[in-house]
Amino acid sequence: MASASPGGPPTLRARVLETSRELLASGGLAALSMREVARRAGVTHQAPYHHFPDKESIVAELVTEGFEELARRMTCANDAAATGGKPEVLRRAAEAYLGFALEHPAVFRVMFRPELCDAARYPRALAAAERARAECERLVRIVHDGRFSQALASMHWAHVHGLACLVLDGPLGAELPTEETRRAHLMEASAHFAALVVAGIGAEPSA
Amino acid sequence: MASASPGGPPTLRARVLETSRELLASGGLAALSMREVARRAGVTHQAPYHHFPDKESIVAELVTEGFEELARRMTCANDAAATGGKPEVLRRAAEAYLGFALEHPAVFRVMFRPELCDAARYPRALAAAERARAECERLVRIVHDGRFSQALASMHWAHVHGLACLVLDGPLGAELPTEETRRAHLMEASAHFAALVVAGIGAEPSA
DNA sequence: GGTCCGTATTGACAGTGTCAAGTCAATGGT
DNA sequence: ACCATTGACTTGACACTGTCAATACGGACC
Repeated sequence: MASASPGGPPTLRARVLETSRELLASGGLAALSMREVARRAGVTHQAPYHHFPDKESIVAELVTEGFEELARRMTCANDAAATGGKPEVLRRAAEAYLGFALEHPAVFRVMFRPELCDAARYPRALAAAERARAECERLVRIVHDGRFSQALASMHWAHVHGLACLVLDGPLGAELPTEETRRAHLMEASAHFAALVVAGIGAEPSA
Repeated sequence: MASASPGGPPTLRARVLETSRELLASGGLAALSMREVARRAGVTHQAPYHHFPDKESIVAELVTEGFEELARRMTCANDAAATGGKPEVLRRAAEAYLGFALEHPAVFRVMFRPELCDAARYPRALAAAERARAECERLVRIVHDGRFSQALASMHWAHVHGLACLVLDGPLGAELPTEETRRAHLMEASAHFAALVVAGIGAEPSA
């Protein structure tokens, strides 16, 4: 653990991560290069290798942070909404997932690119992803009166994930330029979904 | 149009595209390199530049083909299902979208990566994407009794798109190794969605 | 025959990720 | 007090990438 130093001068490791975040956020993954990171950190091109074995490890660290933040938001949403009704649970969950995607688009993108960073090879990232998934399953049980199936969980996850992907990289992104309009549109689509789910469950409580 | 020659010896342009498809399908975008394509095509590293101005143009061509095939499948699905009931329409649409994603995962991935290939800069790709989108809107009107809103369309598109992304690059992919299990799981999740939508609409026909 | 043009080649350049040594300061043991 | 070790960092190199520039070839047309 050579990354301590809270208060002292920032470790090179911390600076590398910070610079990587900036590059990723500004120019996407293409802009995130080992040598550019070193350049901006004011060290030679090989220095970062003493803190990360390779480029993928840097990305993996950012991805891990991303999954942890996502899991945290989803946990908070479920906790806070547990007392409200089903629509409130669904609304808060969508807000958590979509809010994260909108606020950290670059990280969100990389989080689901196994060819760039195989999250399964990084235990912390995997653990955080599992936590997020567990929250999704918790939501399913709340909304579907205790019933659960993997397909049901996939349906809910796919809903928010699909919306996020479409607005970040799909046709929706082009015509919703500002973050406000994006958020509004996503929450509207999500509200439709929630309404249909709630009404649909009420319509056939036995099936 | 230097890509004619059906029957004659395949043009270098055609061979470049074919090799690119193979590389993309086998090793992902990282494996698709201008020089490797040229190598496999048996020409020097600069020859492909006489048929494509840069690497992105090759990817754009594959992406265009992808959107055209996707639009075609969605059109077929809507056409064939127009006589059936709403569940059948939804089932066929999901089968079209998810079938394409499962059968052409590498192309599907690149289709929604504006940083790698900005489809908006390629008119044919854009046109095909617009066609696919129009089919989505047609589906909405069929399923929702003539009503339409952009948010509703986003909801439907996000459903299938999210499922595809999750099974290709998300947690679902790891535990559903074969294409059969994937297809089954996706269609099950999609059936849940369709059932909720149909029941939800029936529950509140006035809202 | 001579010219033109499209196709392909050769060679170079800047940039990348990463391996292999080398430098240098701080640390810890004797 | 000396010396060995360790860690952080630098320097230099290698193979590879995408792409620009200049060159050769080969057929079509006047």
